[in-house]
Amino acid sequence: MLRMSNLFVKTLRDDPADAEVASHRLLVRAGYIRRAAPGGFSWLPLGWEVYRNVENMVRDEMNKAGFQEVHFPALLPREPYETTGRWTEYGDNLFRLQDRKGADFLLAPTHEEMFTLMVKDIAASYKDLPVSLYQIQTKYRDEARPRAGLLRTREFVMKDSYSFDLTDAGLDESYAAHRQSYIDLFDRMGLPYVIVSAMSGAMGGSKSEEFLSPMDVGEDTYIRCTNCDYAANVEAVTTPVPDDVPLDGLPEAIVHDTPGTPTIETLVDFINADASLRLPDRDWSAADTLKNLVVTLKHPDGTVEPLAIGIPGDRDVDMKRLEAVVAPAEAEPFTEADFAKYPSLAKGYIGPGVLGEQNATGIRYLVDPRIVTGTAWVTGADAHGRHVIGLTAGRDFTPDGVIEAAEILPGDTCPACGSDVEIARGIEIGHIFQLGRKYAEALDLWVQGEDGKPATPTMGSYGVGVTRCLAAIAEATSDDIGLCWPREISPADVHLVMAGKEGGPQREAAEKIAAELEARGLRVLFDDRVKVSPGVRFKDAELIGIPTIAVAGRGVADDEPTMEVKDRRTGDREDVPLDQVVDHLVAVTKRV
RNA sequence: CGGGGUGUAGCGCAGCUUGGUAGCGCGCCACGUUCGGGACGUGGAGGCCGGGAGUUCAAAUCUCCCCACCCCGACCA
Repeated sequence: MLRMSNLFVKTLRDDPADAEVASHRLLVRAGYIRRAAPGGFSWLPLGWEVYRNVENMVRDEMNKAGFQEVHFPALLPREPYETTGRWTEYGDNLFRLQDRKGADFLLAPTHEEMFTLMVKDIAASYKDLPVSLYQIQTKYRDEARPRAGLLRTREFVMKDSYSFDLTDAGLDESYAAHRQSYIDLFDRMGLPYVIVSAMSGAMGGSKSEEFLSPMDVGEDTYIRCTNCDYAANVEAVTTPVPDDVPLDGLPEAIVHDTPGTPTIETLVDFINADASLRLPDRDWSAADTLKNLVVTLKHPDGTVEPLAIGIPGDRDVDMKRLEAVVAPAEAEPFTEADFAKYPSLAKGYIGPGVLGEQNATGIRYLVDPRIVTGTAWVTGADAHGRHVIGLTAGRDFTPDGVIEAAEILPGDTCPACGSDVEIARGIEIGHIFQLGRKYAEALDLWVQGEDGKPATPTMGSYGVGVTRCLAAIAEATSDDIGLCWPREISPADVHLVMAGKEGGPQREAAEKIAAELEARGLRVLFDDRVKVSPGVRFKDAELIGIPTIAVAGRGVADDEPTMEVKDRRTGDREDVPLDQVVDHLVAVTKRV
């Protein structure tokens, strides 16, 4: 039994000045955690209790799914990460350090290499596979900017699993098993979430999904449909392709002087102001223009390559989407020096006329999927102060291909059902993806196959942020006055408040009930303090957020003694006869 | 890494413009009163004013440098 009279906790009346988001504010105020380092937190007794409950829930669901728990050091030697290239590729986010002899070590940000090596060490035959292993381990990442309390830290606990299969079909099964176990887990946590398609990016996998818990303080932007259940990470959204427009009868493209119109805005204003250019039924808009811009792609092998992108002028290029598409290459905007190498590029007036592998610059030219055959555009005429109106795709120019790089805007068309999409924020609580054979090949993992020949396993990787989930749960369930834990995660089943003055019958009744509850297997937090006023005890109970609050107060002194039982979430309270209150509480708090 | 803000008692803050004995609320200690919604009285303890250098008779206050934290952006399995 936890007694408030000696529990190592101090609740705060005021919000800590350095906490912004609700979970951070309340976890500190209620005495669960304290900041100990930039991006690092210490856990007080209540916090550690809650942490263990979350961790055990994760463990339980993994075990249920048949995955086996192992454990690795967090402090690892450089070599395996050197072999896979991640010692350098991981960049500034990797904590690197040296031992007394000057040998390089790292604090692991994730453990693909070690799992792969463990399987290499143990598994020799196809009979040893498939297998799914996981660990719950502290991870380290030298985040540029830790923020939002436990939501983004430099030291955090992650459950990471890895599956090893010999066939792609087997990987699909392992992936599906993990996906289902995550669904079970997050349902059990009571955490709202969406599953969005994600890009596996440079990891080279074929399939990837993120579990996002929708909340305003989340850092991930995703797209969801206002009508159907489509949801996708912004990088993974596909643009519906319109039908081609017949070319017959479309007006000729006309080159027009448009002095002083280097931007889309100035261009639209200019052509709207010229009566001879007016459209018969409406004003020109930015969506009628075709904006062309050039970037430099930097490939991992050090080579660079220019790439031209054409998108409707009412949109910007979304660098995240672009980089997801061109990964593992990185994209950077064209510099003045780059422009100098291509004199035919008229900055601000670049048009399809000089772009493409068949044209003057020879720069590969990819366009937005909306730019289909028969669509006509106002676009640069490749000379300063000149644009061309009615330049028609498939007739006047032919791009080298399409690219998904334009930003997504609210109201865009859902690729699944055709309704409008909206943009939402969420926090990533889980990520599953198919890794393939990258790590197995790099670290020379193979087993003897059924046919006697060596076979390279294919891997899946599956992560859950344990400490982040705790924060997300606090975020999602708390209210203005405090935390409000789901029953299974709560540090106790019942918060028993002793009211009434010391020396009254309340002390005896509360002690008795507390002992009986404990005997019935309930976890009790008993506020037996006499030094603080009842108001403080009630406020603390609400702040600490145990889902059921029982009060031994004035009702205890009645002819037919009662205790009050209150639901923290709804605020509903009822008076229960003292001799029934234990049964009542056992019933209310029964785990479902 | 860029922009903005903030560093003063355990926590939340004032004082800084205009240099001159470091303050308030909460919390903490002691005693008494109170006891169902963050009670009250009386008396206490607690500070290298983020760090360093400078200006000055004198610096929390003015100048310069550094550090830390928060927010926005960049970055981010």
